[in-house]
Amino acid sequence: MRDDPDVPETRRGRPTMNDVAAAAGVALKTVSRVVNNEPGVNATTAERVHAAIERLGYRRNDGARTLRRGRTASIGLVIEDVADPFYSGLSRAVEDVALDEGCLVFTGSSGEDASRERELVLAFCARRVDGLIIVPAGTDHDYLTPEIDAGIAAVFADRPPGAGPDADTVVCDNAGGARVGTEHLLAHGHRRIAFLADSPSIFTATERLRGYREALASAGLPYDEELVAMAPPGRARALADLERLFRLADPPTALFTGNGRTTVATLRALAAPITHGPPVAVVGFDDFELADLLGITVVAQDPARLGRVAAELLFRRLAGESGPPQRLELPTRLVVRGSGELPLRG
Amino acid sequence: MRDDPDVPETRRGRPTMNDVAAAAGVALKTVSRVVNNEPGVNATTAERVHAAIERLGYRRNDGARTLRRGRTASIGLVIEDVADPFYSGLSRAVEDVALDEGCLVFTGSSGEDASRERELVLAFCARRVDGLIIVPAGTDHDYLTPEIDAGIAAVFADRPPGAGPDADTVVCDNAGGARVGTEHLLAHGHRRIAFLADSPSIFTATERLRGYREALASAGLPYDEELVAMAPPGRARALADLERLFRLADPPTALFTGNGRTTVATLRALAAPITHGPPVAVVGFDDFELADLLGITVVAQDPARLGRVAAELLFRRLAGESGPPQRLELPTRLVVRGSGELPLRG
DNA sequence: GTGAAAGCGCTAACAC
DNA sequence: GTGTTAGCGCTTTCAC
Repeated sequence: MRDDPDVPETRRGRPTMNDVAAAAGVALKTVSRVVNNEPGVNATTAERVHAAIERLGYRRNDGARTLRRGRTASIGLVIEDVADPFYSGLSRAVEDVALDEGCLVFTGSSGEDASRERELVLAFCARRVDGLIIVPAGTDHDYLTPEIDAGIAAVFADRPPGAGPDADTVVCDNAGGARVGTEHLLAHGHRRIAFLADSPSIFTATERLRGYREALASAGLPYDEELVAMAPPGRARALADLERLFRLADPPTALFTGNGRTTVATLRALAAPITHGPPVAVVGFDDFELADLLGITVVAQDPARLGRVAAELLFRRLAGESGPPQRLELPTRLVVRGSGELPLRG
Repeated sequence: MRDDPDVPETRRGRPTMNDVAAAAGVALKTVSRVVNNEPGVNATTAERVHAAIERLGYRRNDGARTLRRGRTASIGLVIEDVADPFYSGLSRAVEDVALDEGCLVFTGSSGEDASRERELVLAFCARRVDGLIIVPAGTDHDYLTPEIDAGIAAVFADRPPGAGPDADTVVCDNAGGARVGTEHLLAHGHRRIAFLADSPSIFTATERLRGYREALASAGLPYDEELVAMAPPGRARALADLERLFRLADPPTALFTGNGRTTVATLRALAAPITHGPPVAVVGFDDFELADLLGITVVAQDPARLGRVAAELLFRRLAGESGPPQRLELPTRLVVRGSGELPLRG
């Protein structure tokens, strides 16, 4: 009963350009010109508009602007987990590039769940993000085809897309890095090198396995499946793997761990009393905080660079760069810190 | 044949509800009902609409929807740096709560820069986010008052806001945690305990200093400014501080480090040859990855819980919960791992 | 220089 | 059940 739908003094919500126009005694379009710094407005008129803006606490509604203009000046970033230092480093780089481009970033963690990845990506598309940077969790990206056809740019980072559209991709030299890491252990005399990594369903894990196998093959060594353990990282799993490996008739004298999480889980497991035995050499793929203090030799990649390169590629596409999908591969770097140089005991 | 009414081939952009309506031979509103699962649509009509949606690759434009409905179903999160594990843990928790609420998250890193914080927050407000979670970098939040008055909910996390609006705030028990950590060192016989932390301009650093001082006072010990060093964390700075401290006439036998970054920087500095001397006990505020392997005793807080509590508070406000601004304080927990139990050498 | 009118794609409030 | 008519707050013509 006390509903007064059209009382400007008791406005619900925020002032609009119309309100500012009324307050300044000018037309809507003039306010628009002032707000967007368009030329061709009398200085004193502009001043009056600015005063009204200040007085009413007006702030442009970018949602409405976006609806009219077509571009939202926002991108979507889907990673596996922001809480993982690898992806949070990547995120920060993407954010920084985006901010430079005047673009905001929706971030979402898929948790390595393909349906959650899809849900997030489609939600971002419904918001009409201009572009997407995706660390794919799933292997089927057909769902993206209509979105890409509709003009949403997409760049895949860290892993290539599965079945579906062929889009720009930035990965690191997974196989090459793993080969270098394995060769480093071989060079220190090791012949029984275990390979511990994430599930084979994950692209990077499989690529790194390939590098490991290449190194063995180059050295004329056989590939022994007993020395390989691939599953999602975790303490319990690392313990079980090490127990099994160390009980082998011909146990490993060195470990190559296939990503940051696996390396950390393995180091924890190695510290457990149950796995105590002769020391083993360790080289891990991915650098991690405090690896230096712990003296862990790693094959490092640069997550920030990965994010930056992916974002730059995306914005080049948004700026109109055409051409076939690119596939970039970033280098890795062996960082020697001690754990990988433990020689084979004669 | 060039003009297939169902699939307009030269349309710029994406199909709209209007296109779907035309293709299905129904009115716009019917499409809207189907898309939004509103009741009261004949099953066969709905089927025809679904078919048209499928055929055209239609996806609702949430930007337009939002403009009409008033709520954007998105929130803005401004933290110091996503690449910092503390904030990335917080981010993930916020994301998870938001996703449960059907809400997307804009994330931005302020880099401890007040103007960037302001810029991000205002950009989020221009997108008309429903709410904000802010780890304040600046000390003046007056700029937020019009936004909050306009109905944007805001929750401050990790640190309270500076001058400006009085909003919900979730912090941890900084002073209490620091007191417990310092008392732990005192209990092991230490009387000369250095305090290394971030700049005094940062709320948490100052609060933790307060707890440190309380512990000293309770033990009847004097507060010695020579033992206190507060500045942004970094390796060079940690080295310089330690060198100075160890050269004091009465050097510290224990260190209390005031946050994760400082602890890590200090541990690195302690490992440098230049600081080699008698071992010191160390207790750090904030847990960090691999602190367990390094045997570092810490006063742990739970960044994920901080994020979750802040997000839950925000969504309760968005759901209409009224009442005065709340100020929540989360507990900390002493985690004993060895470095803090090094006894004072007699 | 300035302004009126027509949408952007959708939902809300009513017709029928 | 279904359709029609107004807008949401802005930008884009194009007229003055």
